[in-house]
Amino acid sequence: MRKREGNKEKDILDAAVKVFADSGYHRSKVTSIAEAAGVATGSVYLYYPNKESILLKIFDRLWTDFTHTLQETVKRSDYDPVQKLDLVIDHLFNIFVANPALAVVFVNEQQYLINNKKGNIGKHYENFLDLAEEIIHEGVKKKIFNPDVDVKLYRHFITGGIRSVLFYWAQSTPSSSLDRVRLNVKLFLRNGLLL
Amino acid sequence: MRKREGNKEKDILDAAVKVFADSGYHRSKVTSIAEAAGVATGSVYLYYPNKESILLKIFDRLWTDFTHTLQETVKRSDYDPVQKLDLVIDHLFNIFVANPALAVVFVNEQQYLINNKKGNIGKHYENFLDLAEEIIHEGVKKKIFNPDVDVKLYRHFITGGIRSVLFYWAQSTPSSSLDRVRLNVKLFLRNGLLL
Amino acid sequence: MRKREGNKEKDILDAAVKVFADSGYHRSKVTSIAEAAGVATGSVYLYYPNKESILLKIFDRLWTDFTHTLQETVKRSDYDPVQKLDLVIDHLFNIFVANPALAVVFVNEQQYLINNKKGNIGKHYENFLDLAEEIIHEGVKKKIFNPDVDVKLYRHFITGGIRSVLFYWAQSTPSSSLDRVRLNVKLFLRNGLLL
Amino acid sequence: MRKREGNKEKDILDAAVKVFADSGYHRSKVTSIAEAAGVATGSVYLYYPNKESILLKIFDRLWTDFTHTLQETVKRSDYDPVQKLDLVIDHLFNIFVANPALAVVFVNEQQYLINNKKGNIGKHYENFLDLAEEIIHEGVKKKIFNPDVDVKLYRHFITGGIRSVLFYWAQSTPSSSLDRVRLNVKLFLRNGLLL
DNA sequence: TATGAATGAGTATTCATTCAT
DNA sequence: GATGAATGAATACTCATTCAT
Repeated sequence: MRKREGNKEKDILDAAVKVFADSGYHRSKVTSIAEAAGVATGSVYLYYPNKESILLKIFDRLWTDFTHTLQETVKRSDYDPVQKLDLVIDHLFNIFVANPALAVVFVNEQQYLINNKKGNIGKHYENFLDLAEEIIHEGVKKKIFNPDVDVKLYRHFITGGIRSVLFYWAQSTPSSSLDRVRLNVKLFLRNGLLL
Repeated sequence: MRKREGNKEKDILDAAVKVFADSGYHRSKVTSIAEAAGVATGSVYLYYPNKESILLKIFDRLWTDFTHTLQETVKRSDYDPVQKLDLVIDHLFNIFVANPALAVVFVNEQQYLINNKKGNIGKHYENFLDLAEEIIHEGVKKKIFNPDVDVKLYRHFITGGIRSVLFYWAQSTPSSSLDRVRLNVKLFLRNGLLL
Repeated sequence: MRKREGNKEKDILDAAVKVFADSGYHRSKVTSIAEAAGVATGSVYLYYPNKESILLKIFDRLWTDFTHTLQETVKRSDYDPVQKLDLVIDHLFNIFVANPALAVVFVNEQQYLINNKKGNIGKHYENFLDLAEEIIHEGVKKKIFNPDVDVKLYRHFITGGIRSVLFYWAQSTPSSSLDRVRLNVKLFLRNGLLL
Repeated sequence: MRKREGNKEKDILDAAVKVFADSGYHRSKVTSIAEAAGVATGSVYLYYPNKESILLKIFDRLWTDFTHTLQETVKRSDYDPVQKLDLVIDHLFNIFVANPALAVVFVNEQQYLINNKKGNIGKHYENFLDLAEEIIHEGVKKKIFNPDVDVKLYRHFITGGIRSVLFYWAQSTPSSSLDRVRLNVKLFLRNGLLL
């Protein structure tokens, strides 16, 4: 699709993130999104076939980006597994620092999309988790990580935990330091609660 | 007069858990719940003032139970903090083992209720987190847990992580061993990924 | 129907007058009537086949009474037509003085029943108007009343006017003197506005 | 864009008058109004926020018009009070001659709106009555009208009487001469029944 | 007779999507 | 491409009536 002047497609996407963050996907009206984007209601349908496809696009971009970064990270031979995990977490947090509303949408709507097998978000998510798994496997192989862990469970635990603290952070007013959050997550992943 | 046959209030609640788990709260129709409960549509409104109150009741019961158990656990002087965390986790998992659909509803709808400050679920959740915090504080004080952790962040991380693995387990078919999940959670909480 | 102890049939009717006066027929619930009457919901249906029949019974009694009085009045040879009209008006007002809620129901619901040809209220009303017509005819014949009047129109005008002032009186708080209302009506019927 | 074809707002209002006249406000379905107006159900809500607002709009227009005419009439110094009353009555009747269904709605639903203090119909009505009162006061002052009348009562009596004869006329089939009705009303207002 | 829990048909309103301009 | 008025399917909730006890 040729980019139009002013890039309405992106305007609509950005507006949708804000509206979804405020009201939640189900309670958001297409008309509100159009209004927030400064376009007519009908114009939304020139760029997206339906309301759901807007949400899907948001997640598609996000996961594509996450996965790309993770792929690059996995490959690196100059980092040990602990540093790799740090790098991934840094990337996730950087995205959400730049766009807190995106963090809210991510936390609130991800489950819905996966449950209902919408688009290929589930696929994206699986890819991401598989890549994350590689790092953990590497750590186990290199005797840095505990070999008793069930890697599939851990990757779920970690992403769920991150989603939860992100939400906590995104909702807190005024937004407290995300760096503090980031540091604690890294610390916990490595050491758990114990000294 | 017509005596209450069986326990319609409970029948409706149980049916709602199943219907909500299958379709999600927003896509569930009151008529479907009534049908699943084997009662007429109008009968639902004899026991619950509206659709949302059914969801609220589900969470109210759940959190009341969780909080009660946690309170009992916190008090115990014969257990160290690690054992206390184990006990709480055991209780959560036992509930969900007995009713996997409840786990699905819990994972999917909790955020919606808290975001929109529905009922006193947010309050319940805060209470629960505060109690969990006490155990962590105790652990830090007794030099069992790492004093550098931000307790508020950790309690969110942990509950988010647990929600996520529960969901993973509840969706897997046939339901794999929840004991494996439970064990790994306990392990991870203590040690993180490192050896 | 054999009268039961406590006379539930009448209790229900009296309660219905109050409830209808407060909320209007359409917004009144059968359950509210039962509650106001101190009986169970189902008991209402032992005495009346449905909600509408309660309203019909109220009007049936009222019009039967009105018509009976009017019949007696028309017959009297010791009164001239002006005195006869006074007598009828006195009777109407006496009923409503004794039960202001009845006046409100009468004013508000009469039209609905006639429009929809419910029961034989229309018939009752016609009977009443026909009898009233007789008095007017008598007055015209005796050269007391204006022969140019269209009697059918006048009887409607008069009953509509009376309904309106009754409503005005019933709604006014504290209920002002109904005697004042009564006097003015009589005065106006005879003389109109002119001196 | 899709231009507003014709005048849907007015089409809906006109259709509503017909539907309300036929079935009464409470028994009228929004879908029936839409169908009668030749628009989709949803389109009704583009022009009116809810069903009641349609009824309110009908009365608002009517009373605004009545009050405007009455204001003009009260001012005129070239008419005596009797002529002024005639003028007002003429106006009312002209409106309803042009739209008999409107007369039916007016008669049937006015009370409901006033009882329940919907919109500002009560206010409109009070304004109208106050203006009418001025004419009567003028007549009393000029010794044309009887000074013994209670003006507030009379204005209610008159409007109630008119409503009643209008209803009688609107229901009669085929609609008989409204001029006959009009003439009798004027006659009665002045002279009452007496010669 | 009396009860009141149970029933289920009926309806106002919303909002994603379309399409005439 | 752009618009926004128009569409109509979908659904929570009410309440007169029934009927098992």
